[in-house]
Amino acid sequence: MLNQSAEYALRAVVHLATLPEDQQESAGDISERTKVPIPYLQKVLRTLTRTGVLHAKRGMGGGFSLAKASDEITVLEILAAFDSSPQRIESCPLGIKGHTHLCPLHTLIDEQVASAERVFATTTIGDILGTKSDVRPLCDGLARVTLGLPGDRKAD
Amino acid sequence: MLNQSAEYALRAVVHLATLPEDQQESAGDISERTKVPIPYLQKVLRTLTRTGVLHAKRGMGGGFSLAKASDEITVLEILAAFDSSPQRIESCPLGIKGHTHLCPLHTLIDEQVASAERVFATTTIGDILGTKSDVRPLCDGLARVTLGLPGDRKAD
DNA sequence: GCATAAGTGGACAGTCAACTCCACTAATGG
DNA sequence: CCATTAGTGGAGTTGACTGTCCACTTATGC
Repeated sequence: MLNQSAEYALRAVVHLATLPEDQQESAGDISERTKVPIPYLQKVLRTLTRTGVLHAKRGMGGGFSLAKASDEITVLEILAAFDSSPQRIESCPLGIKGHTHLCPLHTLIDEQVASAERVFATTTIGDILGTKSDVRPLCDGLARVTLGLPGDRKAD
Repeated sequence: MLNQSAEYALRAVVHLATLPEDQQESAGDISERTKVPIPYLQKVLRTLTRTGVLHAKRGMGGGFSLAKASDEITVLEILAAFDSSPQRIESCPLGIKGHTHLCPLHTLIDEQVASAERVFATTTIGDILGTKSDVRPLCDGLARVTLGLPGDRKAD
């Protein structure tokens, strides 16, 4: 569904959105929280900065922060930055000319793609943070501190 | 959404399903109809044969045909043969232990995947052929035979 | 202003999917 | 039974994605 870069980017953005204000966080710290290899995360963060999703601050005390409000960042926008947005089937993949719409096979597939695209386009990072759930966004173990769940069972 | 192998496989199966009875068709002929490079299509057809979707017949007059009725072949079944079925997110991708269900971010993504999976699991090749549409399945140019287009232009 | 912290840019290596080739085997038919 | 048609199996090639490294630039603080 989505490539690694996009997955990592979503994690980073969701994580940054949980920080107070426009607090900076370094790539190294984000890497720990999101469990993403540092060198690769840096590259992902650079792309997010270039696309205007994040703001980067150099030097001591620097790091990354959201470039805009979390409810102004859509999931699709992040996927698109890594060529990972659901790929609509615009025209007949066989290259048959003169077809203005798709055959039943490709229509079926495109409908699923379109459905996902629609959801990702209308869901913002803010929406994700606002979702009611026992589990904090990003599957983050941080929030469980006070819960003190006994005997955490491995999921795998 | 789906890889090339799966796309090619769907084309081939849908095409074979339009043939009368259990008529054989050679890889070369299928290749022309589906606009798939012959060597690669051969490999795809071999996989479909191994998975029991197609039946292969060697020698002169041989070729491929469906191994079962078209409404007994699901789209998902074909995708799965090429590791292209929608990939559900079973457990927290960050490997955080003790989470029995996903966080909002991964739940959102998994819901889209699950939705597509459900549709593909319940749609058969027969359903696709039965769909009312002006356009023949497979974006098929076959209907153009009588048009007698001179010098078929290459699509690319 | 020099040391240090931290982002930037680009080159480089590994892996896997997409795609090709070729030698081999099986079935038909004259 | 031999030539031809057609599927089989496996090795080889390419390119994109994943992930790493390093030299360079910017900003802070003493």
